Amino acid sequence: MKTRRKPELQVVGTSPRASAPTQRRRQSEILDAAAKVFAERGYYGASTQDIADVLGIRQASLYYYFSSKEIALELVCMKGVEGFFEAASEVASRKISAADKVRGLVEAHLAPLSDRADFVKTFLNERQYLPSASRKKVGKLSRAYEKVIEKVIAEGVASGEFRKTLDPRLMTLALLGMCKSVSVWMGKEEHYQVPEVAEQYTRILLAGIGKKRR
Amino acid sequence: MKTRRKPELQVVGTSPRASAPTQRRRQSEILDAAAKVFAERGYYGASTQDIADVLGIRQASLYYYFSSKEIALELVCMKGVEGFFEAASEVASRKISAADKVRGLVEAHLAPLSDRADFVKTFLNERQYLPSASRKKVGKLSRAYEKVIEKVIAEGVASGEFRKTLDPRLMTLALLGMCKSVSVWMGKEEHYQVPEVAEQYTRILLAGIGKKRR
DNA sequence: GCCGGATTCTATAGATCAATAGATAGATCG
DNA sequence: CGATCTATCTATTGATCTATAGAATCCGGC
Repeated sequence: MKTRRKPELQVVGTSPRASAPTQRRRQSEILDAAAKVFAERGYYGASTQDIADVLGIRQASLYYYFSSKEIALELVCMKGVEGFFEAASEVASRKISAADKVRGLVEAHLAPLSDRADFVKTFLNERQYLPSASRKKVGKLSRAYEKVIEKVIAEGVASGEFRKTLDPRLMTLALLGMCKSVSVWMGKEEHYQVPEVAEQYTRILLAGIGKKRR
Repeated sequence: MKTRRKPELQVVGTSPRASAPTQRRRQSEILDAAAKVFAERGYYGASTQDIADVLGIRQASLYYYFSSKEIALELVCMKGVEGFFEAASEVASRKISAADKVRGLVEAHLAPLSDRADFVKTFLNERQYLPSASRKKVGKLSRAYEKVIEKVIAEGVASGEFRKTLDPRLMTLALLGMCKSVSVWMGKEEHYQVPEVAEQYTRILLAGIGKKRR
């Protein structure tokens, strides 16, 4: 509970210290390790020692890169959630049918699982442990994202493209639930690739599994 | 800043020296408290002190009822998973259409959320922290349960009742994902009741959200 | 009215963990 | 060479948590 000291005066002179690119690369390696460990064992299940072990450095050395475990979680979660809202908004703004928008939303949701699965997983499962301020921040982003999806579905219902007997909110929750669970089993059920899952999940959502209707 | 004084007691049930029925009732109160705390804060996020606080007793007193925190988790998880396999098997054995079986499976999956949500939630989210022996045990139960669902769907596909273009395993994962996520938001999204959710989720699964096909 | 088991308590040991302080090796550059 | 900066190390503190030991309390039945 001490105020942290900072090297306040940084010279704006000619030589930018050392190698800024190397520095940033190392920072992101540290974050990758944190994300991996948080995703695997959960925030409280993971110790800073575990993170250090992944990197092959000492536990205390981590604190050169972040000032607390909570901050590390916040950084990981932010990287896990960022992009979702923007990607969904972009899809929603296209001039296409509601069904095609749903397809795009599912694809956009699953795409990050290919290259930042640990960050997304940590965001999904561990954000509850964020300190209140940042929890509210990611909560806001997350809710905005859900609203984009809900709006697409509501508009599909309003236009008659989707069935009116279904509650848009529940459909949104169903879509999110399906997609969220992918992050759990993806990587264990080896043979599935993201595009294939997106395709089939979209079909289930739009047409169900039943063969015929009416 | 050491000693915790505990003045006022909002005690759940004080009746020492009790006959077997009372004893078992107290045991189940203890487990309820553990389930509640595990579900809310996660296994490692929850301390035995938190559980004791819910009950209005001292942390050490818990150890009269279970010998370790891990054992408590195991008991909670077992109670959270038990019944799923049996209920699903019963549904699968009925002489009804595959579509009606799916309806029954969804209903059977969501039903426990009404009366033992904390146990189910803990099973779903915290079972990864079980010691290896019991983790394997619940894992086995859980996989058997999934197989029942997968078989129902596969038979529906084989009989032509469901669409052949969809992978039964992926459909099973979609169903489970949808249902699992219900345990997360149920209780926050106040206005939804279990039967209503089961009904709408079943409809989405069987017929999708799109209005017409072919 | 008191005995004995059931239940809860106090107190604390022992382990783990996040975080701090300060030292040191290595690189870069004048 | 020597100054400086970066990145890591060693060592340790203080907090927190699980679990144990043993004392105190409660209560039904004799």
